[in-house]
Amino acid sequence: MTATRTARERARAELTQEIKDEARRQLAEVGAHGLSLRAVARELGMVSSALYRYFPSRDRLLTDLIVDAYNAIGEAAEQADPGKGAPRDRWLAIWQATREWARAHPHEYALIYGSPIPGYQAPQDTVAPAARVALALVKVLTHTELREIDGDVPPQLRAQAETLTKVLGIVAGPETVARLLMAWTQLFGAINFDLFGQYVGSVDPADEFFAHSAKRMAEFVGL
Amino acid sequence: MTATRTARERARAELTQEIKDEARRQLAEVGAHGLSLRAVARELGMVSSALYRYFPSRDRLLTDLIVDAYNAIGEAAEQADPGKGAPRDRWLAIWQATREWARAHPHEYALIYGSPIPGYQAPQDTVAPAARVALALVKVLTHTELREIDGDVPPQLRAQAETLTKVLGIVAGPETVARLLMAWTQLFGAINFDLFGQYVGSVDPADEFFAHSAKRMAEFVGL
DNA sequence: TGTACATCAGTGAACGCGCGTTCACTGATGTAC
DNA sequence: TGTACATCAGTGAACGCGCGTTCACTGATGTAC
Repeated sequence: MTATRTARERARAELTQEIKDEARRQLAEVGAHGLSLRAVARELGMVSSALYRYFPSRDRLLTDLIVDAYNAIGEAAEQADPGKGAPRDRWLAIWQATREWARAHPHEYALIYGSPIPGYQAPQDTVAPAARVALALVKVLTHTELREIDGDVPPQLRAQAETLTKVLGIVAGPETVARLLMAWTQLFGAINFDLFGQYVGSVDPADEFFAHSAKRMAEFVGL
Repeated sequence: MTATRTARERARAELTQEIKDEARRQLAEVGAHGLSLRAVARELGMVSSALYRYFPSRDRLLTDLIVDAYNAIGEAAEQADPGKGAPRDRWLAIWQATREWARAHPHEYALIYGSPIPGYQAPQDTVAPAARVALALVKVLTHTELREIDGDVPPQLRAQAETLTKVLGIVAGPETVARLLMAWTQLFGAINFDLFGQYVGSVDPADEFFAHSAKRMAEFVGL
């Protein structure tokens, strides 16, 4: 934090990073449940108990990896958005970058968008990072002329949509908000199916299908 | 199989079933990775090695559970379809039944639509059962007047769509087939997000949002 | 600038645990004559 | 229908393994005077 960081502080920060990196590497081989502190320590040439100077428990290490993963995919999405130009192109760029990150980091992706780990309870820290990709998509819609879409929206959903409108600060009717949620669902649904092998035998490889979906969902939300 | 089943055969079939039932019960508590043959045996009052008379390995038991789960959710989808009446109602009924099964059996659902288990390779046996829900949806479209939808479809996707058209035996252009795949993706994407907690803070509870999505996707595919 | 004390990183042994799988065995059930 | 033999279910001990976490400790780094 301050300019005068002691050697100890630097070493500590570095090792914390190295532990997380090694844990990520192992995640890719054995998955979240198989992640073992002892194996991480072994690989770093330390004794397993030494890790407890850096993480109070295995769960805490996992939580950190989860937060990092949300931030990484969120950042990938945000950085793919040029911030100006044709909204549809920006939208497409975000979709592509999100999928590419997922394909490049399948196990970290599975950690955050796969099935929850039984017995593991996600703490509050994950909520904000988890929203970044969705917010990147929303950002494309703000200050943009949206096609107005009518449609019957049942009361509960209408209320939820209106709350979201306020939170997100966008100018859009409930039907549009509902469609936006559908687009968000479609984005991660498609990445899930692609990564987890459900498209094998139908749209495999799914590159064009994915890009096509991005386009159609852009139209669908009125972009 | 035959009418003259020996007591041994009956006992064997029953115990096989009991083992799977107990395994399913434990799945709900500890997840797929935590599923332990020893714990299953313990609960059934057997010694762990006895299970090897019924399943050659833990993986084989898991595979059986996976196939069972695909069949169960597929059957739920199929049985929800009255087979006649307004296609949109049939479509909606299938969506609802699929979601309901998932909510009633979250861990079995996670087993098949969550992240793949590292180190576990799904054998061929799972392919046909895995298609049942999708086929139930397709069935609604056959012998039904579909709104024709035009749209640019890139070559790879077009080819994949045409192959699917033949396999499924439906009368529909590539754009419609692509949209059908999107609808299928949307269905499971929404169930995933609902079950795995991603809708918390936006559309929670997701009942109306889900029904709304089903409707919109019916229109979307031209139904 | 030099020294005394406090802080912290990393060690190594230990606790207590559970796991999948194999194997030689006993005793009950089924089959062939 | 009765007996001899073959098949199969279930036992209990063992193999070899890895895990998370705790704890008293040594020795190095940092801080206050």
